[in-house]
Amino acid sequence: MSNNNIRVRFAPSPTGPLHIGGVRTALYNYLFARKNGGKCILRVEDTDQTRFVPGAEAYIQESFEWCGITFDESVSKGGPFGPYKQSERKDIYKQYADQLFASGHAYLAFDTPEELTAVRQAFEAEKKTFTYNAEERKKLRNSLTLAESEVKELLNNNTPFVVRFKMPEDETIVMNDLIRDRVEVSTKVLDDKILFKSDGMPTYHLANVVDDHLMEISHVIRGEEWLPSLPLHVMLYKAFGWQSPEFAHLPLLLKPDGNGKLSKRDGDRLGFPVFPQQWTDPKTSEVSRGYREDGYFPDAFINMLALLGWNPGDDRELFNMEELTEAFSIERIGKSGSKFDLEKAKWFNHQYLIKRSNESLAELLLPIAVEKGVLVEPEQLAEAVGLVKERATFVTDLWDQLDFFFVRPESFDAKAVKKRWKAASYDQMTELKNLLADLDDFSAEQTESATKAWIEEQEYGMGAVMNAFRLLIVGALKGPHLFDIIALIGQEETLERLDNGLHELGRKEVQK
RNA sequence: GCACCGUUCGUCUAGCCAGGUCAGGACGCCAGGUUUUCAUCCUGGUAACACGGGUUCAAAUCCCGUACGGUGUACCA
Repeated sequence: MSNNNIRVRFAPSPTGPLHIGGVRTALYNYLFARKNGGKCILRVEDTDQTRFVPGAEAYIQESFEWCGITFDESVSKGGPFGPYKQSERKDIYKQYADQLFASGHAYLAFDTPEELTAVRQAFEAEKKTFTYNAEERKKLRNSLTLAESEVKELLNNNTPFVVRFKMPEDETIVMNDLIRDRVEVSTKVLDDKILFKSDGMPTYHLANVVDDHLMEISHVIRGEEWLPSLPLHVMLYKAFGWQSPEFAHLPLLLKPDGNGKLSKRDGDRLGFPVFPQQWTDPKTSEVSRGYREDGYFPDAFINMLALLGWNPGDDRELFNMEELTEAFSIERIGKSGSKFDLEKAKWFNHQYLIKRSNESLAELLLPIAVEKGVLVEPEQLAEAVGLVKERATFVTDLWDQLDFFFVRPESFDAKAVKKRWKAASYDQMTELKNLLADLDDFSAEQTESATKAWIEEQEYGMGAVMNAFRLLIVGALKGPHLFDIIALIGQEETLERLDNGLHELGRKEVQK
């Protein structure tokens, strides 16, 4: 399906690292655009000069690259509707603020922040809440209350001012949300929001409406925290005489324990990442962990995130980006917030780890082996990976599952020794060593049949022999099929480990 | 405070719009089975319609109210 009229955007503010809620919003935008053959735009909303954080923009871009979310138009990529950074569009907003003032939909306000704070405090003292609305604007210093000559003079003196939206006094605004359907609100409870700040920059409200219109955005898919300002945005479209886009307000991602919006602190507190990748605060040098550094695969991360608030309507749970694109629809996004579940996230990663080829996993594992100072052949490593990958969640646990393939046991698990190293073990293992030494074919099939035949012939206990054998080879009672292990480490190494172990554990005295 | 949004197993959720299912699946947890060990795997189990009214032969589903939670209420986004 192709629809060139579908255009969506993700519009982060570069005030810090993008958290997973933002990534999910971007993902839904991306999936919706791809599904419908539309375009997905990345726009940087940096109209708040006081909250600029160095590195945040680069972080956002890098995170999306890691996740596999791409944009058709962006700051780095450019596009026919640029610039894509709001600080570079400053002059555009001024022009539209003027237009609104000229048409009577907005007015100039000269109240200083200090004056407003004072008014707010006065209201608070009387247990009332101040809102700059139709009633209160009559008592404040703005172009509606001041004489035209006064306004002119203030402007000539370069007195700072803001542009406020003149909210109609009593009107019912009817809005439609793709997720929540019809939403209604009265302008009585709304206030005259600032559209243009005294520093010459627009606020989010003006900038986002102007840009969405100019960039021909057809669907605004954003977080639920924007729902309360939807009436203002709808009124702005109306004031400009523009057709408003469709809106979809996504439910929030919640803390795993208790309630509330997921925040940076929760990750530190509960021990899971809130960010796609690691972030170092440039001011405090505080480091926040990321999914990438924690060992998650980007496709597992995306899969997990996609299912947090959306479902395909059937029992499928494993989706790559193509499959997600195919299955995605706004109709199947839920209405209520979802809590992040660490266990489920791990399960997803486990699924993706199993799916990955032994060779590619070995490649990821190689640096860890090097770090541990262990020399391994990539082919051998891949083979070992194949034997143990079902038991791992992350590439790093993979090493713990197979280190014994490459490192001869230096110690023997005390509990296991106590339980499995019996009086007869020393002699049995010596016999087994001689038996294995004589074999020409050291394949798993051969060693297994020879060993089992010998056990049967000698009438030894299968459990007793195999556990003692495993103890000497692995150093503990763990790991995959023992004959697969010795086939991989080879005859020479097997015999040496047996020798070593026999020497280490020695003959156990018969207990009295 | 006010406004708006929401509420199905511990968690993610299906079912709700077009009332009739033992309220389904997944993660987790528990038990059993397989196995030379650990893990995997297989089988089974545990566990939910926030509450109260109403409409109806019949309500998780429609209506009203209550409670609880969330978001917003900045010259932040």
